[in-house]
Amino acid sequence: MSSPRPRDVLLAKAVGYYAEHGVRDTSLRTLATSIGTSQRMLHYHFGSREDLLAAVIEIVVADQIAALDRLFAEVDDPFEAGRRNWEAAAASAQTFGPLFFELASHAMHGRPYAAGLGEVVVARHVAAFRRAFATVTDSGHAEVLARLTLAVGQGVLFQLLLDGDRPAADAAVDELTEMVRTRIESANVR
Amino acid sequence: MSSPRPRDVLLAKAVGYYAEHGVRDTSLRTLATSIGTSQRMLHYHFGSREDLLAAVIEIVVADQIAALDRLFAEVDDPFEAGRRNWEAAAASAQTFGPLFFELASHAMHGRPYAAGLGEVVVARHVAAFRRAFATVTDSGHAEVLARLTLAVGQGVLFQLLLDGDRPAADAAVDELTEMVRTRIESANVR
DNA sequence: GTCTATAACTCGATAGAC
DNA sequence: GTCTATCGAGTTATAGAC
Repeated sequence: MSSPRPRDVLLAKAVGYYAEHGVRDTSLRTLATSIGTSQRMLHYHFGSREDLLAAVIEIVVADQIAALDRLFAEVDDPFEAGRRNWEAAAASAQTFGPLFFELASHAMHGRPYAAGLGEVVVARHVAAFRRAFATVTDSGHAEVLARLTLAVGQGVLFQLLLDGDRPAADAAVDELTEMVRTRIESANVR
Repeated sequence: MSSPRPRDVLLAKAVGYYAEHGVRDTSLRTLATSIGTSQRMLHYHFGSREDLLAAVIEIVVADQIAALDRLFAEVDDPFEAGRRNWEAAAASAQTFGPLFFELASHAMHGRPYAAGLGEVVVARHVAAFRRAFATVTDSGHAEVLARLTLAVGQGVLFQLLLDGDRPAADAAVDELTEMVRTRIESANVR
């Protein structure tokens, strides 16, 4: 049992607070007192506010990569992977969803510290799902299906966070899964 | 030719500036000088900063509703509607996309002034596409297909804004369209 | 590593003349 | 409607003792 470095403890707490209250409207003062430290310690451990944000994104990216690796270490079937991927996203939607889209909007505006998030959310996820789909269809088709599967997950998550209709979200994901399944089956029969 | 009210001119310019630079890191000072007015005028015409943001969202919502009404006044076919909807989204992606997701994240955090955006982006769009799909399939299925079609549009837009790969985005949208088409055809034959 | 104190600055909002 | 000037609160960041 190695005791975790204080920096990492603070970082985890900061992610939790940002997830609940948003990044924009959280000052270092508010964050510090809310997670039981001082503004001075945030500067000491992370540097500037933007450096802290970079650290937050870095750990979010690392978590996403770890989850992705874990998923495909256990699962080969792209449909099962898609199902688990969506389940995990929906389960953490309430807590992490808004932060996810908020940080993504930083990446869209070209903030350098957020570039890694854009990369893992699209390229890295697409690559992983492409490999899985390549076991059941040709590689060009696998690329498209990978993108589509992830787009549905992200789009449905987006809707879920705006209207809270979980059954409708599940139904949309299931509908896509079934359509892709029959499409691949009919292609294999052909 | 009625000369437009100065308030509306300022509002349009504000939307443009926010779209390019983001809402978060734009102060009233910066916004005012950038669009050729003074901080005083922003307060005079809109009230507080949050009131201005509410006005921005209000006009974005109005534009979305107008575009939706225009679309379904011209088109009944859900596939053609989906195609045009995606084309319009992709065309304005570079300019309006980041603002769209940024304002949506405000709605996700429960900001009251942003509630209307969440409603129009999900419920209102789903309702319009549901009606279109109801002309080619049963109403329960139409609801699911409407949500799925919109989710793909939003998810693919999300990816496009993060990696800029327009051909890949188009391919994913086309793939879904074709899958839905064959699904409905096979159901009608059955 | 942690604390208190404060510097230096920017923010939203307002005052009041014109 | 538009201007300049400014208030008071809040912000990031730093200083320096312990």
